[in-house]
Amino acid sequence: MTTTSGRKRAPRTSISDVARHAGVSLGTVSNVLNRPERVSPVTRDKVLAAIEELAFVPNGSARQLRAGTITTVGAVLLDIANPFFTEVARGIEDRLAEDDYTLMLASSDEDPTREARYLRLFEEHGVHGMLVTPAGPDVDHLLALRERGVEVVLLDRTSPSPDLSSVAVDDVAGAAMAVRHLIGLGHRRVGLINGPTTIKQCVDRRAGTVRALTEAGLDPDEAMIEVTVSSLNAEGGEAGATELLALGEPPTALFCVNDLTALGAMQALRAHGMTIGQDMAVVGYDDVNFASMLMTPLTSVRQPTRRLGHVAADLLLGRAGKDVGAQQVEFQPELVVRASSGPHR
Amino acid sequence: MTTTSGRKRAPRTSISDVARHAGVSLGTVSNVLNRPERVSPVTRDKVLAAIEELAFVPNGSARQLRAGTITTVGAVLLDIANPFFTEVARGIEDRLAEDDYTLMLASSDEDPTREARYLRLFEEHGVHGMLVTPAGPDVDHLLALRERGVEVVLLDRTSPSPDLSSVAVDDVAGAAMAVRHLIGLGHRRVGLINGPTTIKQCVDRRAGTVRALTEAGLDPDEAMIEVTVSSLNAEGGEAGATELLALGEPPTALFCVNDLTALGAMQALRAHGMTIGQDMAVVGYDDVNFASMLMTPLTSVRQPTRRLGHVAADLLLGRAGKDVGAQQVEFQPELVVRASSGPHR
DNA sequence: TCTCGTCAGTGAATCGCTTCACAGGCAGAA
DNA sequence: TTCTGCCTGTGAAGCGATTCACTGACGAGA
Repeated sequence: MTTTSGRKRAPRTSISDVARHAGVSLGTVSNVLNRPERVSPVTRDKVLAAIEELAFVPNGSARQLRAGTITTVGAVLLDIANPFFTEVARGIEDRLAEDDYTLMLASSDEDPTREARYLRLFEEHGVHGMLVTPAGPDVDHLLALRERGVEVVLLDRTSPSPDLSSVAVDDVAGAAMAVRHLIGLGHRRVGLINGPTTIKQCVDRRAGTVRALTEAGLDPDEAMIEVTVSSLNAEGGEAGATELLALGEPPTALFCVNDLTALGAMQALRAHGMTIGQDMAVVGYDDVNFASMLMTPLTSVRQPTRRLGHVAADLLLGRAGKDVGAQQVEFQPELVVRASSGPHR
Repeated sequence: MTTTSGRKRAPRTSISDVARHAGVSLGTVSNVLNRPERVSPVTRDKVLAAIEELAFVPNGSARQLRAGTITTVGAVLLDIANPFFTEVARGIEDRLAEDDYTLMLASSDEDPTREARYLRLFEEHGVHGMLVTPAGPDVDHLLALRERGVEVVLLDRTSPSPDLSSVAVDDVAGAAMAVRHLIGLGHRRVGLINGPTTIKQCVDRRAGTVRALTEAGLDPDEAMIEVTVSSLNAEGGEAGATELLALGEPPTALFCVNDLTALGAMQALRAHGMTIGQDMAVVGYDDVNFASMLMTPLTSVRQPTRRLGHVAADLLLGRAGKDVGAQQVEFQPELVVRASSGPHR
């Protein structure tokens, strides 16, 4: 415990301390930092030595205030604990790294208030742009953000506005695929464990479910038994499945809004002594990496997660400066059938 | 496409625009923002209306430059895709939210260079403090950071220095527990799928393995067959297990450095036609939420993840300003036995 | 009536950096 | 020798906020 210095107020060393230490002017230090080629080698080394010696770290706020720009991108995702989103984040980081940008992550936990908080935090920090999976149905605040000069790309959500770029997967198609599969197995009553309608993915996956049922000549009002859970994770799934099982005539198959929910649902089914795939078919969404390794391997809708993030970051970076119009990219999902979805008995 | 304004250069509205618009002085706007009670209700409303109308968002860089401080905390974790760390992040956020702080997340992917980059990024942005799970064995750079006035708490890693606070779980004890369990089942040759020795957790879990074996009168050089994988995830585990199976005399049990690795290892074992728990016992580490739901439920070492994050954030916030010395907190892990670890045949 | 304290509101100084117009020195050309 | 132009390096201006010493106005007490 030699130096407990700077506990109360850190007297951060500034560029002028370095200048004094190196015996040069303030502007020269800045030049060494930003355009080293303009400084003679001798002076440059002197300055670098001083920087080293004083352990100088430039003040990002000051730099940014003056220079205006910054190489940081913010991402506000629905749930950082969901492997789907962490995989997307990977894709984003990979692309950003190519251009030497860095990613700051935040999780809205499906709460619009939290989302707004992070959006504002990032904006105040002057990030170069943001990738957002909106927690609410509305994107007006994001359009406003763009208007204020912050580049925004919607992530895992098709843009409702032509002014906003987006990268998404066709959720209606994905859900329809899943439910068609269940119908093909003979199921006529499908339980849908869904999230709140404020989340677009939930709305779309419901729409896909309805579409598949209707196509098959079934009446969604009868064939689809929907429960809404408040959070799209294992706890939610468990609660949802329990609710469905308590029904007089429970469904014979479950379509869950995502794999985490399916995980919880399966837990509940087992707790009720049911065998998954036999007593109840279960289909998830996202095809997270452990889906194939579960007690009963989970049938799920696979999305090109990594690419999703990669392309989103690409759009964000690509539009910078250039006067390119907004673009909407949409990927197609793919159904991966495994043991959790067995035929109706 | 009405206003494509500000694509090249966003003319951000500033506090003086607001002042002009509201017909007050610059300082008054600032007062409305920071000490509203000092402003008369009439003026306050006028200013707030102007802020609303201009969609004014204060420039965080400028504010921070002047005010010096900020309510953001950065966390640099080893791997954001690991449920263990996302759960820890949750704990951190929960605690930070209590004091209205916000968390910015970054993943070093076990790469010290990336870690350094994020550390610097956060420092330049003047975060209040940082929570770090170091990717390398060294913490000198973190001590230096503290010296420069940035509060640092080590996460999931016991501090080697009395000057640095830390929150960790006793990894040696955890690993010893796991291996003792395997020995108790009759296993005499244990495969250790471990990460690089630059990561402290890996070193400790190895030490715990050695300790348990030695205690049981076994020679670690014979009883422990170690393979080192480069990344602590499913891919790594798969590679590690494949390597062990290629051995002339493979081990009869596998202790994996974490659950993700175990997941991959189990995949490899199955690919080789083995039945987990019977042909090969497997034990993981972290007890991630899906461990109990796997094809063969995974025996694992449970850590108080959420609390880890919570306490770490608490230490960070708690020390702020106050001249409290550094604290090292250490939790004890717990073994959760499931089907993946069967007796030696 | 005069003084004093209080309350609102003002605006200059300041944070640390980048940028830019400019100065000095030096070499080559005229 | 003088001029020109390049190369280094200088230091003031300014980014947008906060802060603080200060001004005016107003009411109360003397």
